[in-house]
Parts: sequence; C-alpha cells; structure tokens
Amino acid sequence: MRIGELAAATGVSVRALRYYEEQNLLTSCRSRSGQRHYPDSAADRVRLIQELYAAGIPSRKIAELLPCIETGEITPALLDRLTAERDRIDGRIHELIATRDRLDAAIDAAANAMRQGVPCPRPKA
Amino acid sequence: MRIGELAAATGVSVRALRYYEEQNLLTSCRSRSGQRHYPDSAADRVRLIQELYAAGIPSRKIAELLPCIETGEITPALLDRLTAERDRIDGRIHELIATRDRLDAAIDAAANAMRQGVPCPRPKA
DNA sequence: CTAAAAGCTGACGTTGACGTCAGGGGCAAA
DNA sequence: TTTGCCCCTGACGTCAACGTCAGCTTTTAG
Repeated sequence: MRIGELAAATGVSVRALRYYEEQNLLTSCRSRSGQRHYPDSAADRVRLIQELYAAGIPSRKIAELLPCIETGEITPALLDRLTAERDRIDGRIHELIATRDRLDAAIDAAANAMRQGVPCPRPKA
Repeated sequence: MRIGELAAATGVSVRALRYYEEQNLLTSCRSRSGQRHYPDSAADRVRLIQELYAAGIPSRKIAELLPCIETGEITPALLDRLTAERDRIDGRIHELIATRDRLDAAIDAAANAMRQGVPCPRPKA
C-alpha cells in the first residue's frame, strides 16, 4: 500500500502521514526509488494515532505508548504513564460532562424563555 | 477589583485577562488613568470562559454564546448554535470514553502480562 | 518623597499538527 | 515516448491562546 492509498483508506492527509513517520509514530519500508510502502495493518495504526491525538495526547507521549497499546509491550514505568494518561482523559471527560450539563441548563432556560413569549427579537421596521 | 486581583482570584494570568478583553469576552471599566476595574462577578465569568475554552470552544464562539449562557439572552439562531456546540461536546465525550476504555484494556492486558512473569525487562549486566 | 510594585500598550516569540509551495524523480497508459 | 499522476524532500506558512520583553505611567508602601 502506498501513501496515497493509506491516506484514502484512513481519511488523513498524505502530509499528516509523513509527519507521523517523522514523529516515529509510523514506519514504512521504502522501495529502491524511495517510495513508502505500508502493510494493511497500517490503517488501524493510523486510526489509533488519530484517536490518541483527539484525546489531546501529544506526539511524544503517543510514541511512548503506542507499542504498549498495540503489542502489549510493557514495563512498570510504561504502565505508570499509561495509567496517568488514562486518568487525565478520565478527568477531561468529567470536565466536559460538567460543561455539557451547563449548556443543557442554558438551553432549557432559553427554550422556556422562548415559550413564554420572547420568540424572536423584533425585526427592525 | 483590579486586573492583578482578578488574576489571583481566578488563577489565570494577567495577560490572559487582557486577551479575553481583546476578544470581547470580558469588559472592564477604566479609571481616568486607564486602569481596568472589574466587578466581583467577573471572577465567575472568567471561570466560565476557562471552562468553555477547556471544552475546545474558540474565542469567537465563546463571544457569541457567553451572553446567552450568562444572562439567558436568546434568539432562535443562538439557540441553534448553543445546541450544536452541546452536541459537539457530547460527541467528544463519547470519543474520549472510547479512548479511555481502550487504554483500560491495554492496562488490564499489561497488568496480566506482568503477573504472568514479565515483570520487568532484565537489567543489562 | 522616593522606590518598589502594579498597570498600560504595542509587538514579537512559542508550540503542535499539520497546509502549502517549490523543485525534482518515477512509472503505467496511450 | 510522452503525458499525467503519484511520489520525494526541504522549507516556510498557519492558527490560537497566550508568554515575554520593552518602555513608559500610575499607584502604593515606607
């Protein structure tokens, strides 16, 4: 699989895939002309990388944690970092839930206000 | 309340408070010499701003949504944006939960592996 | 009164995950 | 063989939420 195909398969840009390689998140074997080739499993790896990025984990930590998550490679220190990251995400989940609830409250209040006869600011003239 | 006091009260930097004003998230009345003064309620507003930033909402949208959230000011269009933002956050919550679960699985697997006798990579020499 | 502490306005620096452009190969179809 | 698409490596651009520094005025503590 070449880089364009992997990009199409995962929905991430070619540039991003090269960036992942630069950050040691993804490896490729090169043909003699220098073109990157990937195994089919690369698509899952890329999706995992995206998931971790989306969780707010920076490249450096993803690089640390990836082998552990994918292949189960582990040391006590790594387990600590993995757990720390898990807890950080858990914290953010709770923050986001609090914020969502706050928005829900605002939405409810707004809906009530609109039912009570403040349907729309009066159009000018 | 002056800017330094508000910063101390909320834990955000003076620079950040000036930035919020620049982004129309926060207003202040100025003394004749130009110094900013805030009412006590500003602390809550700042904390709300931080909460929304933490939820990944950019300045522009915060500026749109803040009056609605704080004072209940509303229009149908605003209600739509508020709801859209709520749904976005809800989506991110579910993504994060999935990621957390994935890390939990990796942690469990790692813990099992370590119990099974791969406690630590052998120290060299 | 004086010196430190706090405020003010620019304005440039930072960080991360890419976007984008320049300039140059390589390879299958027609 | 040419055409056209895909690939390559730099290297600079971007965006957001501030950090930081310069240079100057204001307020406050002693």
